[in-house]
Amino acid sequence: MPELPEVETIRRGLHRRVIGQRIAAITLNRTDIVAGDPEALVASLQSEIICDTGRRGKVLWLSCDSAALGVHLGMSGRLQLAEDESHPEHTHLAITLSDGAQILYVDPRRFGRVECFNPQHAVASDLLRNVGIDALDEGWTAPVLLEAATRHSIGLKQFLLDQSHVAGLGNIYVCEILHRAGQSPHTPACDVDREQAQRIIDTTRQVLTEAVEARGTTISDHRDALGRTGGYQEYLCVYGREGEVCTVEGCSGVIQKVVDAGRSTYFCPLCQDCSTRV
DNA sequence: AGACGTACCTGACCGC
DNA sequence: TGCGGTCAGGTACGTC
Repeated sequence: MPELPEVETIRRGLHRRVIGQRIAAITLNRTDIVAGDPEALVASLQSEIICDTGRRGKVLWLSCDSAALGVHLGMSGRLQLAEDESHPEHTHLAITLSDGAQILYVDPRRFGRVECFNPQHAVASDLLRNVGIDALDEGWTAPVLLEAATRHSIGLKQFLLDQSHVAGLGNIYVCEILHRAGQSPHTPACDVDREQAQRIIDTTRQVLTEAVEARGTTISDHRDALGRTGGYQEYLCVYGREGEVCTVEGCSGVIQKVVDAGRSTYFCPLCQDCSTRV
């Protein structure tokens, strides 16, 4: 589920509420969602004061002085604030704060992971080790994209989904970005030129910024830290719109859905077909 | 090294 | 109503 805008929305919601709070108790209901040593996670975070929150790509973390709690939400994970003792089904981790509120990690499909890491060596953590530059980082430039793309013959969509190249994009936003950029998802990454690379980067920033402002996309179960749904699903132009007419001004194409590497790809065969572009 | 297929889980939804 | 099949927003791992 959660891609960069959803994770950023959750981070912002938590930030206001948890900074300065001491971790009073940690309840770990399942140990198989922990990357690393579950007992060490509990021991390291106990009594620490949360001093900051952070995010790179789809990984978010709560920083304390000597330890940080990293979270990857997988497909179905969410972090939510609870003011009482009632926990939803599939609550795997509950962090009680000094004011009595709780941060719950809930994840039915259990594709997500939590990890305790040393804030000084965050890049060496399991969750962040293979995560590249954040898609909203100013340092992600056309030369950076081209340098990585030149070694890959896979399609542009698959390339952008690889978190080691650029972090934060998932299936929904990659489809939307390539549609708005007028790029075919199947163009070999190594064939992208400088101008196309720049357009992809500019469009990525636009789409992600708009999606963050809308508090993310709720297809079925994304919620922010306060349990609110996102609003960006109203603005999706291709994702989930198979058979509809393309929304691009003057384009009469019909949105198609194909499966690439096991993932649904939605695109307009007219305005995203490189062969028809000059 | 890069590309590809598969596995990991549960819940929602569809057709019979 | 109930059952089986299919699909889902992500990533890691093994194999070629």
